Amino acid sequence: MVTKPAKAAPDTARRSERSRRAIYDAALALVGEVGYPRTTIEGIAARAGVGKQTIYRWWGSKADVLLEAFLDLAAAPAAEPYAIPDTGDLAADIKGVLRATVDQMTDPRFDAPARALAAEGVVDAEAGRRFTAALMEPNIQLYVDRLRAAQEAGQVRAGIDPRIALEFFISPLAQRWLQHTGPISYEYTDTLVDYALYGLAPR
Amino acid sequence: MVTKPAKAAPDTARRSERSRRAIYDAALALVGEVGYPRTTIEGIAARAGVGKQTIYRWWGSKADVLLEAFLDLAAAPAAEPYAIPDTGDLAADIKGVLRATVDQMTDPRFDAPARALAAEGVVDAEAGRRFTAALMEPNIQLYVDRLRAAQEAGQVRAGIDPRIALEFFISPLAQRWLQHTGPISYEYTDTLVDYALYGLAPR
Amino acid sequence: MVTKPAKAAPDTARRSERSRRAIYDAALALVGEVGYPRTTIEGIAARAGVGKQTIYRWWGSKADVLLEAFLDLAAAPAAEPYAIPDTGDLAADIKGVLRATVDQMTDPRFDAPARALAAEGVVDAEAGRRFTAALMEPNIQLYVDRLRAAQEAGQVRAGIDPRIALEFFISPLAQRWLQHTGPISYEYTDTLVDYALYGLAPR
Amino acid sequence: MVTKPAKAAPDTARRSERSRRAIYDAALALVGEVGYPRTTIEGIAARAGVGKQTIYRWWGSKADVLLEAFLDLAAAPAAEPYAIPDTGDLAADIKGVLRATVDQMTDPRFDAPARALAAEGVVDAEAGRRFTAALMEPNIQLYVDRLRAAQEAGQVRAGIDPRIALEFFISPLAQRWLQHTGPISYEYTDTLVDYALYGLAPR
DNA sequence: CTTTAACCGAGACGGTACGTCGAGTCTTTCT
DNA sequence: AGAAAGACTCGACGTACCGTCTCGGTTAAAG
Repeated sequence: MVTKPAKAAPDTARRSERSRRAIYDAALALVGEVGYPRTTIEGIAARAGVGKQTIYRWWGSKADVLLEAFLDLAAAPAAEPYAIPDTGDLAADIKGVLRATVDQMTDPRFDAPARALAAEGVVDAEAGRRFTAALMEPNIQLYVDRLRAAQEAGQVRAGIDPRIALEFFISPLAQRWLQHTGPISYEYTDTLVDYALYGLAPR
Repeated sequence: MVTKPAKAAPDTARRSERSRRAIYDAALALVGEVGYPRTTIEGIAARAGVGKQTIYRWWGSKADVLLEAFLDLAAAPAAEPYAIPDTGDLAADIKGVLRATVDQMTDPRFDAPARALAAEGVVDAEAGRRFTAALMEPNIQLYVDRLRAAQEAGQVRAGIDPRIALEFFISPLAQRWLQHTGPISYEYTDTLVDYALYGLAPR
Repeated sequence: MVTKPAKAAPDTARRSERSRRAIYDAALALVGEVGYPRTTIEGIAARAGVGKQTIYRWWGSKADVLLEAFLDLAAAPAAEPYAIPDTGDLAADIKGVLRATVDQMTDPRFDAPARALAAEGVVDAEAGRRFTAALMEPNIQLYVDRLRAAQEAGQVRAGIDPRIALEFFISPLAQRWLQHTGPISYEYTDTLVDYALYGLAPR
Repeated sequence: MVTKPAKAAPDTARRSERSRRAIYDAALALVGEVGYPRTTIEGIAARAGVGKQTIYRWWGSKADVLLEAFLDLAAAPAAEPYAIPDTGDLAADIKGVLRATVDQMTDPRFDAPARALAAEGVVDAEAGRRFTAALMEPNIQLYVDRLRAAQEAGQVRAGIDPRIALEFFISPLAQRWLQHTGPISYEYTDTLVDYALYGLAPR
């Protein structure tokens, strides 16, 4: 088994926390201000008051930096206790979560870096899977859980695969957001839930 | 009204058809071989045996070149008579179209450039809308038409908005493809149609 | 015979005279102002208002740039009709030329770049031979000619090799200049000539 | 009186002899192997198995390290009893010393570091004077002494300044070596002595 | 049937960013 | 406190492409 002929991993213990934070901040700020393509590693380094080498030492690419910065951002402020509530009213519960998602997509602090990562993931399968795993998978699991609970409560047909069913809520919204194929609003997501649940409910 | 403060549009009549084709071919080949980000205008020019200026004269960006090349590719071989058939069996008709879409997504000749354009569109709203308009809107319209026909035939509830309904077929597939969030297969798209139509059908 | 697997030589005809001059000027100015080691290619490019690539396209190294700049400087103002006069008085003739050399070595416009090139040549044999051939060989030939004339006139012994004899005039001065081993003055060079000619003259 | 506004001189007593030797060895080896410009402080430290700081603590520059390493090398093996013999035959005595010098210049263990130091000295006057004082001055003094003895013995004219006269032996050889202006051989140095002494001898 | 203006291949140009190397400083841990 | 180790900021390296700009040489429409 080959450990890789790489550069001999740097010593994580000696890593400068200060620099790491500054880099996250600079990266997110720049992506927000000038967009992902015009965000450069040199720009991040300069803004963070950091040597380029410090970035190259710890990350492999601009996308890597941004992914970590983004994860850090999401993890930081106890951002989301994030569980889909279970009030018994499946429609209302999911509508609530989707409205929160709509809010996020509208927030430029989230929008710009999230798009950047998504775009990277579209073109680079490996990166895509990493980003998906880190950013989306946890949320998806919540939907699966809530839908299974609804199935047990007899609100969703037994034969339905929750992994597929949740895509009726998430994917149309995601596509409108990513590909600008249509407007995004509470009304829209509410409708989505109504249409979709109609098909999932038992007769 | 000024159409553009640009360089005085070049004379289309004198344009070299030869070069245009060579550029399309080179662009598609390069995107397929090295991927979109490593495809450069200089590379396309060199491979096409063309001066850089010839590209800059007729297109505004790498994305533009690729979009046109892609449209040309799609338009070329009488590619798709492309209308959703109306056999009276809505489920079967849509399943058929989605299976064709799955085939496309699996074809690397389509996959690489389409991803490249999609990624560009994710990050650049303007480009995104252009690509969407040129590549997706026509297809979407076909779904709208077919769904309206189904509504008139009483197979879909009257209150349903076809613009939203079609997203239940398209968006989950699109997201799995774009974001590598799951496998793509005929079985999957068939299931999609079954689940969704169940909700759209009248009670 | 291999022509070298190099980068395909650029087209000299299209070369920008403007840039070339600007680069010469910037290089000489910088060497004069901050010294050779602190003169950088980036600095030259910036000062000349030129892209780095334009330097790398036409020269292989900082030393190359400076050598050409220096040669250009020397060639420019009909700098030296440079022949050692033959008044019949060998001592006086050579003293005159050496005094001119002393003047040059005292002129900072000459001193800084000449030292830089010399230093490069000390360490890099190939460069050294190039510099020697371009800068010193022509002058050396003048000494040889003058000494041969003196031999024919019977002022220098017949057996003497002029290639070696001229080193008695040039080398001590060169060493004092290059290695700071002693002061340089007209008086010094005059003495040099007196001592040396004493040994070269016939008894 | 302040000797230096520096960092408070380190305590020489605690200095690691081991490291010092390792650094000398590494420096000389590297200069010999890859040349002076490609010899780096980091490289020396790594090769010597020494921290960079240990070098910066005790020396001020790459040139300093090399100079000391070189002096150490020269001093080490009781290298040269080094006095010019006085057999009464001035020509023979000097020819002998010069032949030894030729041998040194031909020895790559001497050649590489000596050139490096010389080159540094050409460009940096301060360094040049230091190197000259440490490496050349002692030898020069020997020539002065021997020439004075010859003057007293009546073999050299009384008016001759030995400081200048010795340059006829040393400088041409030095220049050929430093600037690659000609081949170096016993025959050459012998000729030098013959030509020069001819001029120095009394009539 | 010639002019003549535009497109064309080619590629040099001024730039920006890349990813790497080394300088010299600083900090941690061991001896 | 010196030393090994190595992360840090900084500046330069040499390269790759960008988009603009000539330079001849075709080439198709206007004279």
